[in-house]
Amino acid sequence: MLKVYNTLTGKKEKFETEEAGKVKMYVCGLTVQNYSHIGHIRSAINYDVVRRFLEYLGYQVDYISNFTDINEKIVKRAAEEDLTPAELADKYANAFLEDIREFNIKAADKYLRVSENIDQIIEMVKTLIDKGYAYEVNGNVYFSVESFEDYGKLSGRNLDEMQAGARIAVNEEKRNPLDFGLWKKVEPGDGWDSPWGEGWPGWHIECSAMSMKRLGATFDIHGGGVDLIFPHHENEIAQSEAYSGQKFVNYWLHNGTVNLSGEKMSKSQGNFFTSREVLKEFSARVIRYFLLSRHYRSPIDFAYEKLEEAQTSLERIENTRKQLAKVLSLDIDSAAENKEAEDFFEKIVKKQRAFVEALEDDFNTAEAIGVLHDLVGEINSYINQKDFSLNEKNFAILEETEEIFLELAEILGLEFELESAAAAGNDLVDPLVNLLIDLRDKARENKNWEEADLIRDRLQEIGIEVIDTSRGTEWEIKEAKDDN
RNA sequence: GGCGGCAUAGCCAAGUGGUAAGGCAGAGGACUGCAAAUCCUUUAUUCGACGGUUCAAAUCCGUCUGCCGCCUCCA
Repeated sequence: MLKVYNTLTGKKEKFETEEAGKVKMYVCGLTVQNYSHIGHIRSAINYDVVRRFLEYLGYQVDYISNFTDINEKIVKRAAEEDLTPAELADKYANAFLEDIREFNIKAADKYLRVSENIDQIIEMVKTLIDKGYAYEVNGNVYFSVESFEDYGKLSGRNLDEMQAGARIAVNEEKRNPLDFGLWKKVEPGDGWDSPWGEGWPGWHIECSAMSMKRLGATFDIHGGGVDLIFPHHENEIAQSEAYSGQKFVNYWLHNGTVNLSGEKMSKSQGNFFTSREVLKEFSARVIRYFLLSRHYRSPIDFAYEKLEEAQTSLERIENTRKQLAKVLSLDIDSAAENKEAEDFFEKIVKKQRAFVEALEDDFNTAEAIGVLHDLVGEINSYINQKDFSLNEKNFAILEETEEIFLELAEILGLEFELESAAAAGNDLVDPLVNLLIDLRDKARENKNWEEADLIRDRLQEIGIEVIDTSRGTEWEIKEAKDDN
């Protein structure tokens, strides 16, 4: 049974959808003003796993996200890059789409853009005014927080508390300092026509208008970073529920931040790593694995040192994947002993169950990765037995094991392609290397160690690793990224 | 100031009432002509401190200490 932690109630709750078998989820995307940083990627990877796991459980998921492509920052950045705001937004939206492809994050079913949903937003603002939840002053429209009874229910605050410690700049137009803008008046030429004059939407309204347009007045999951709980998501609830008169979202999920030396990584503070610069040092898969090695609600401290550890840890899993494939390509010996294949498979199935249970408990990827290591240990122990050999029985079981293994890894978005020696090289390289390996084997047979070692060293120099195993000599081309 | 969260081995990190997952590093071993790679085994009488509840607490309650987040743009 799937349980999810809901920020709204502060508890883990049984997950039940509005519509049987379908999950409607919306994840706050980003303002497309620059390249994404690791914090954005963590969020995207996290909800990607949520989505993959829901799909694994058999749900049909409608996964929606957004690009904020209208606001002051966009205009400012566009001027800096000598682009129009639309061009700038396009550039970074495309960069983000490239990034998520790199990280093996499934694209949303739809990315909604503010600039394409202005009509919807205006209609919503108009309705909020008509219903008495919002008011217009000098071309600006504000939402009146006092008019919405439940204001503060997500972030666990009340209006009195907040006003006491308010650090909000005084704005004479607002009836209450916590009122927030639904529509903002802007310089002629920059905005869109509206009943209140030229302007553009306030930040919060876009997510409400677009998510409800696509998913309906009430939907299942709304996700984003913890730093969006207040005011962004609080305001979304207020305006959405005021507008529709219905509950906006059933489950609010919030992921922890990525920190640098204990401090939140953020664009405004300038302490961030873009995903692009990190990708120069580590593979996307290592970064993904690292980010999933901690529970999504906890903050995670980012450091290259940690990524190195993650890389080593991930390699253990990858090695098993490779070894398993090699074992499955061995010749089957019908006379071979069975080697307790059933006991082994029972353990595998148990691990599979444990893995699913970990994710069913509020998407505990850290625990799931632990289970994956357990699984790897079982496989290694089995296939590395001294007198291991393959017969029909354990071949079938190992094939099924491989399937389970790959299926579980795929829920985490970790896919292991086999870079076998044959695939790594090309038509010319493979036979040449094989020839050298043959020569070295000859030399070894003759106990001509100098020549054997010379071949090994020279191959090493050009980036080909020679691996002697009990199954014979294997080789692979080392990735350049492993060199440092 | 208000609200919320966190503190588990050298490091990273699961675990929210039943007697401490997993990874990295370290140690031992297997394999090897040697080496590399790989694999196996192993590593916390104890969970920030002090009290309390309970047959039983890392888990619940209280106090304290330290760190962080939000309250302003933020994934």
